[in-house]
Amino acid sequence: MEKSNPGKNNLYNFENDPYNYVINTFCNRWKFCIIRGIYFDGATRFNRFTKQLPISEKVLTMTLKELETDGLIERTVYPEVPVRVEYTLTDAGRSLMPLLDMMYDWGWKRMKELGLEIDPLGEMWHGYREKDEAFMKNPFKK
Amino acid sequence: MEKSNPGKNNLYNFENDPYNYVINTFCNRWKFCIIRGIYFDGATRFNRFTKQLPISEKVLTMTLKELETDGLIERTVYPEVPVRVEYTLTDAGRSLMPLLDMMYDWGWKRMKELGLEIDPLGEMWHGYREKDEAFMKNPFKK
DNA sequence: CAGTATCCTTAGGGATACTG
DNA sequence: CAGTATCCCTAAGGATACTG
Repeated sequence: MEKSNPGKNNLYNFENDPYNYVINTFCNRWKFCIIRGIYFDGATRFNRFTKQLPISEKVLTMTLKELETDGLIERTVYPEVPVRVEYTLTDAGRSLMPLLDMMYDWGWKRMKELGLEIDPLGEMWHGYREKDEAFMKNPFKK
Repeated sequence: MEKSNPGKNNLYNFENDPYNYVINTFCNRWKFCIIRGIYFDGATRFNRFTKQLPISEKVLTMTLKELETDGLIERTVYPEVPVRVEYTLTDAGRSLMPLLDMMYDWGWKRMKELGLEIDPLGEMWHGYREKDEAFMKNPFKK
């Protein structure tokens, strides 16, 4: 999404509105899922994201960097061979979870109202379906 | 934001995830502010949006149409001269307010932590600052 | 007043090949 | 494994002029 570039043409200044901050730092195609994924894993590695989400490596790299810059996740390098890199949530990142859960709930109920199909893995994560631990630990094919 | 076009390359299907639904229908540069605006006004007219927000007429029209299509707002035409058109929230639209408030709160606290300047009108709307009704009714110059 | 119509820019995202 | 590098496309958003 384009960064805000509002002219200051009125008394209300959109650029300093928390809604604008939330949208810029947090509302994007992948961040919700990335943060939820780390939350449920505890720590997540690069390749797990690429398998879990239909996201390209370039976009994943960019998104993780943005989340790190904004202080929502932390990147830790373990100098093993081959190298291991883990992403974890910061306190600020964890503080998003109630909000994320509420968003999920709103979306879930709205999709139900509209008769839309809902993915079962998300339902397990959010308590709308009985958990299948094995499936949740490896929710992808390759 | 681009609509989702994920390949179904794993067991988790991003397209059917409520997060994806929420992002597609709701997370965009203007929708938060538009919905909040209508909520606090009760009913809002086209020109009030254009004065309140640094949004172009084209984008406003598009955004309002999307919100209407997704069942979050309602458009009512009063055949006066000149014509009056009012936008109000549907029940589904109103059901977003707790979520919006929570987003605002998260953003507000985070901006405070980071020492960022916060717009006072939003603070009045969300109870972080004493309300100035006159200002809230006409929060723009022209 | 409440929009259309036109033209334009740019950021977000994607595919794929390659690398320390 | 965990990314870079390169090239590409689209859609979101913007500016401005015009209209029933």
